[in-house]
Amino acid sequence: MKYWLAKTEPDVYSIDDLARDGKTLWTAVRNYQARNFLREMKRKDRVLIYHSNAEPPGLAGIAEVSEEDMADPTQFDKAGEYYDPKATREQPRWFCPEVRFVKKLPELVSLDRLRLHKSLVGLLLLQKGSRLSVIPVSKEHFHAMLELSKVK
DNA sequence: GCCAACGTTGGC
DNA sequence: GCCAACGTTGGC
Repeated sequence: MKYWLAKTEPDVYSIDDLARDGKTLWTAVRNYQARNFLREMKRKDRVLIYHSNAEPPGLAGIAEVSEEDMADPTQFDKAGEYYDPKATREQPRWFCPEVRFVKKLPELVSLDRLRLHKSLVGLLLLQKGSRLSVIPVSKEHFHAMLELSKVK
């Protein structure tokens, strides 16, 4: 089982939206490196849900991969913001997993708090200029972040 | 293949 | 709203 971290802007789609929906297609990622990570996600992989462009930014919850490597339907929607004229049904360019809500953290674990923890050194999220919306997370980092989420 | 111009991300 | 740090596009 692998571990991941996926960013979302809570104004657009928050952990509460995922809790309400139960599951959702993780669509609209338009970056090749992130796309390649999305394609590697396998059923049962755990996904930390991170709120970006939020006040404050930080970890909001946990999800689980429920379907692997599907063609992202938003690339075919001509009227949509994420339409890609170069994508075809036969040869899609963009892919997405489906993720299922697992839990909302009792409190958001802020980016500031993550930065304070030596156990998280090397986490891609914390590297300067890291804008990738989907990143792999080591088992150790994943569990370290879960520890931080426990209310003291 | 280079690279300038432009677009996006995301913290602050 | 600003802007650093990217990524993408397209002319050459």
